[in-house]
Amino acid sequence: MGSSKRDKAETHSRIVRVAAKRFRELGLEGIGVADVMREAGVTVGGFYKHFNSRDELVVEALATAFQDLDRWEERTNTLTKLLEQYLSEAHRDAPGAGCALGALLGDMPRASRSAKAVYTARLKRSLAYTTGILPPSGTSDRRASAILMTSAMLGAINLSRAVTDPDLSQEILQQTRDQLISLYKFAKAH
Amino acid sequence: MGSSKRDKAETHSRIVRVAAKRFRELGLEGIGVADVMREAGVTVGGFYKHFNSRDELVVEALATAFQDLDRWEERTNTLTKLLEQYLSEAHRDAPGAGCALGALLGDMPRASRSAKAVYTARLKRSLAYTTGILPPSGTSDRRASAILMTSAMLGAINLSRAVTDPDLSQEILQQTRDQLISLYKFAKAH
DNA sequence: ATTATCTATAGATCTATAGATAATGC
DNA sequence: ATTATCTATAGATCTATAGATAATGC
Repeated sequence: MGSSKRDKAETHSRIVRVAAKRFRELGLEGIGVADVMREAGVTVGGFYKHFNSRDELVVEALATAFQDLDRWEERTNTLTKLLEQYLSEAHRDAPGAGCALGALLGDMPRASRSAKAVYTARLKRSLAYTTGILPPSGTSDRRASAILMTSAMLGAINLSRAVTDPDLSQEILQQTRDQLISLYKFAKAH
Repeated sequence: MGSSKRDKAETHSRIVRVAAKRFRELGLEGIGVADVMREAGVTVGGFYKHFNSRDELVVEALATAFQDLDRWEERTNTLTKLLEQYLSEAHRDAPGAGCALGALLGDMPRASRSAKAVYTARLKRSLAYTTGILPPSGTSDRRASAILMTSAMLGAINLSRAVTDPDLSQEILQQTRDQLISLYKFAKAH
């Protein structure tokens, strides 16, 4: 007990990191503040010296999880790489370290207004990123293609995590990936 | 108190109907058994004379919600109608009466094994249905197209419910719908 | 006698708060 | 003196069970 202000900042950061991982794995209601605190190496009593409410942790954890997505988008500069990595079995099996837009998609319709606002802002950035990575097309504008592609990617990663049949799970990832690649790789040819 | 066996069957059906609606609106963890019972016009104490566990209610409610989807697919026989109805603001705003594959997508990765099995079986039927409604294509097989289309539809309806920005919500529905229609309407031309 | 439903509650959560403890930092 | 963290707990859930009540159905 009795820690410095620097220690508090480090504790705070550890709490948010644990939450950013566990919320993606278990959902926004899937873990309580006591368990998050314990995993961060502290006890539950200190929680409200760090956050005014549980929802404040949710919002900070979302922002942190989206920073992982920032870094991933920075390193991923072609359409093929984007799709092969996003719609992979490795990504499917590691939601805690993966895309928070995908992992928390189904939680957002029922999330707090503040959490939805953070999600919405980050989705807009990803739509702009995806628009930029698409090749120019003669028939349909890239913004519309980015929306279709984002819907399909988020839908497919969730479906691949939802089904009990491993063959179907793999088929969903592979076919969505292959269809999107062939669709936009030859976009000019349309 | 003191009701007939027929009354019990009707009570049972009412409980499952309430759950099928509320689970789609609020998520599988979004409402407790006491509130479901109260909405069905009975009290919580009788619950375990109807179900061995809460999860048994979840499984029955899923099956009932999927019957709504059966009926909808039976009445919907063209690709354009399918997409215009599914990716509409009316469907977005009425999850309790809408597609359970969409409403519960994000809950399934963390649901019980029995619930996931019911979801998986119904998804397979919808993939077969969607495959059948697609026009023949020269370049890619219809099964693969059905997977992409289903991923995009489920992703888009969830995104449209997730965002706080009404314009973006509407844009996601409209662009996903228009892109999919133009993609498969002219599939033969590829 | 059996049973469908009721009231009441045990026991296990979970969020939030109160007050103690042991450091930091003026 | 202030504060970061601790132990302990209040109060509000939620699932599941116990036992009472008032009908049904042999």
